[in-house]
Amino acid sequence: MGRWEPDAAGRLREAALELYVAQGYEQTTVAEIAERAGVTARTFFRHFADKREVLFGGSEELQARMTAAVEAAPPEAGPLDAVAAALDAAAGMIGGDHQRSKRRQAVLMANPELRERELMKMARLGDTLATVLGRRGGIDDDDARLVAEAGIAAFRIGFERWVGGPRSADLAAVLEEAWGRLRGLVGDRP
Amino acid sequence: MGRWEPDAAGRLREAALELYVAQGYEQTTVAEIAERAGVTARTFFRHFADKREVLFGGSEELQARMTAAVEAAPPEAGPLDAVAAALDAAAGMIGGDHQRSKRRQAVLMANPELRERELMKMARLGDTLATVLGRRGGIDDDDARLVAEAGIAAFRIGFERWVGGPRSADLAAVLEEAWGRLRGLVGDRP
DNA sequence: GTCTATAGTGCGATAGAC
DNA sequence: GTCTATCGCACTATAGAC
Repeated sequence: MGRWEPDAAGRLREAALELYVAQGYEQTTVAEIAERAGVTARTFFRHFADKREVLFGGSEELQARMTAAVEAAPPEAGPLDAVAAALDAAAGMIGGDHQRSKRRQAVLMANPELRERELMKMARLGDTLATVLGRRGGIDDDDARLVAEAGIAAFRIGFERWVGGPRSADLAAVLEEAWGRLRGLVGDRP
Repeated sequence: MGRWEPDAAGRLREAALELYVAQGYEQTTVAEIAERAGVTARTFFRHFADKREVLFGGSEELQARMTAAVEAAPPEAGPLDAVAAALDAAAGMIGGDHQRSKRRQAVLMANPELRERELMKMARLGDTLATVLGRRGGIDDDDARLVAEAGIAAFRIGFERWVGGPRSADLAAVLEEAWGRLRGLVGDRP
């Protein structure tokens, strides 16, 4: 065993979510979070760039899984199917813990600063998705961005719907439905 | 003439953009901006909630114009046409000063904090658009959100394209093209 | 208009792991 | 010896309270 308890970042994440839920994001100081996790405030900032970032742990992995799903889609599949695969991959990663998603979402929605950060993550996700869509070929860069952003919109709206719904709902199904609806609503039908 | 120069907010906006362009957003302190505008830092915070907000002056008016355009669309027009009208209204408001848009965009893109705030404004715009689309009737609330978010995506991508393009380009035309492309790309065509 | 709490940074010191 | 995670302190700027 080392000199310190392992996984300081994980403990900080846990402590932060609990405190944010219990007493609100703004009312919680970094010093409190650090104390609850058994470290100092300085250590908090070694792990997280700022007070918000502690709530966005899995976002790189989410991005990696979604882009991997796009890259794994068969070459003959169109961009729309590739996006569907990415949404399915996302559901596989975050659809398992409804309870935690719900608590995190409640904190997020209560705080403009946190919503801003969330939107930033989504924007980054959209950019990355557009890049990999473009790399598959058969679509120009601006078009890839449009498709990717539409996919992210479906993700966002579907996710919010799922979080607000019953625990038993299946995120993958909700996202698939949102994506299908968006396509039906927005598409030109000659 | 009054005791103070009029339009402190306007002077603060000008001073901030100039300083942010010249020396960067992070390197500029609120005290500097205030000094250049001939007021104190305290006055800055009376006009703007924080250091970022000073760059987002016209956003309420943009929102108002876009929602007005949706509401002014003929009742028989579908949601897609209503969104097109909103994009056209937006272009009418911000498409006139390419130079300023370009400078502002450069500052925005260079700073994650500012991008976050911009995304927040866009999200608010999307929510509002969805609300008025829903109020027109004939579309359920989740569907209205999907259409509105798709419209915002077209706005964002089109605007960025316009800002990066030649001064002579017409924003209204660029936005219309982006919206048309999105509809062609994403739509289910049976 | 001043006073203060808090966020966030820079840097040197420390104590174990390898 | 080197590397890594942490502490501790001094410091600035934002933002809000009084």
